[in-house]
Amino acid sequence: MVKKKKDLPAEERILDAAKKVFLEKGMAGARMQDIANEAGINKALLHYYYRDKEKLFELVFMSESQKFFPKINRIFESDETLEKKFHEFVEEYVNELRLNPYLPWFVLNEINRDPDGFLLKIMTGENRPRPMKFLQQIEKEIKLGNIRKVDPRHILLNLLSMTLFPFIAQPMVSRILGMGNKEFEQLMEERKKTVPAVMMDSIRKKVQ
Amino acid sequence: MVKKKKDLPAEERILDAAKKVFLEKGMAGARMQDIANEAGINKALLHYYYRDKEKLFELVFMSESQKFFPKINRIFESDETLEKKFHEFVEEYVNELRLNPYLPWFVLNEINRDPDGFLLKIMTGENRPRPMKFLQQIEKEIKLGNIRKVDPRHILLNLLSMTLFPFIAQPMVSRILGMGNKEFEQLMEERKKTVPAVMMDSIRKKVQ
DNA sequence: GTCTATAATTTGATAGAC
DNA sequence: GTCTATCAAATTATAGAC
Repeated sequence: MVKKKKDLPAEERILDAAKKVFLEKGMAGARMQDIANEAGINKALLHYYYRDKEKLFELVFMSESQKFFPKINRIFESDETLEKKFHEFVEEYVNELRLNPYLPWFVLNEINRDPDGFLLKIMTGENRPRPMKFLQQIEKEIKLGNIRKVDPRHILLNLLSMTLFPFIAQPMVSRILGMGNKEFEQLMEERKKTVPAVMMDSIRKKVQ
Repeated sequence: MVKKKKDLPAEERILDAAKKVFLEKGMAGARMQDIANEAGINKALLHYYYRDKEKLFELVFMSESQKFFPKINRIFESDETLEKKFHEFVEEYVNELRLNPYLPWFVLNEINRDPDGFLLKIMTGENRPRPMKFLQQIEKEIKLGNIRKVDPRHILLNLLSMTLFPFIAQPMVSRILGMGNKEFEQLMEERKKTVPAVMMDSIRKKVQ
């Protein structure tokens, strides 16, 4: 018999609820009452376990940003070819973000709110994004004459942009293109192929 | 003698201040006191001129989203070639967002907060995004055999992504790549060339 | 540990003098 | 029109019973 959500201890239920509410509404928009309702307990217990809103938020933010960033490093610091890395990157992020579509919005949102607070913590931790090896790999391929001469930073930006932006802009995109949830998911599934293809076309040497 | 900010009537100073504060912090994070301070007056005047926070916010949001969206339509509904449209799009948005870097974050943020409120208003107004002509133009070029066969929606997504995302993610991007403001602006300037180039490479027929 | 009730704080909004 | 002082409402946080 698998445990139901209701059977989890309150401490965990609260954390799960906090994740959900903070991810959707951000620090400023979230209400302690919403979290209590979502967890099926009352506000007092929130403070009993996690002292105050700030502490609870910090816990959620740190845990979620760790989900968001280390993925980048594992892929970018491997010894695979660029093409393989493009595919892995899009594949993994689309899969993660299908389950957790608010994640990039949440992370960017709070970094924007307080660039020198959490961002600094993340950037000094073990799990900070380390794109250097990836950028150097591109430069090496250029020197070897295997790919076109382009600023590696634009390559990185393009990959991040095309993968993450659609999720950040989902409500707008869906409305503009007149899509439902199913269609949006289908479109994101397709991006596992189209994005790496665009990336490769942008670095592959042109036929003379 | 050019008018200084301080010389503007209070009503306008308030609106300017509200734009600044709402754009940076969003509806939930903004404080009426912040706006009053920014405008150099007291809270009571805010209510005297604009009744309440909601009304003031709606005014700012409508005015800012009109800056954000109509640009798309003017470019996408013209009779230019796809290549010209790519260039114009990136050129105009990079120029606008250099002056107003919080704009896309602000718009997407509030649409995310309340997808059926403001979003609905925008989507039914004269200035709603109308990508249809652009999508049809792509389909026509495909039929004519001028470009590769690709889903037009991915083309549109790629263009929006690569142009807007770097601004949304600026604090993170700058930190990751170790850039200051000047370097970031320089990089965005370069995107006026690199992004259209990537777009063209992604649709141009491959040489056999 | 968990609850109800309540205090404390923050923030939006108004009253009234000038 | 603009200000100070104040109120009202929303929200976070705590006290104390069980």
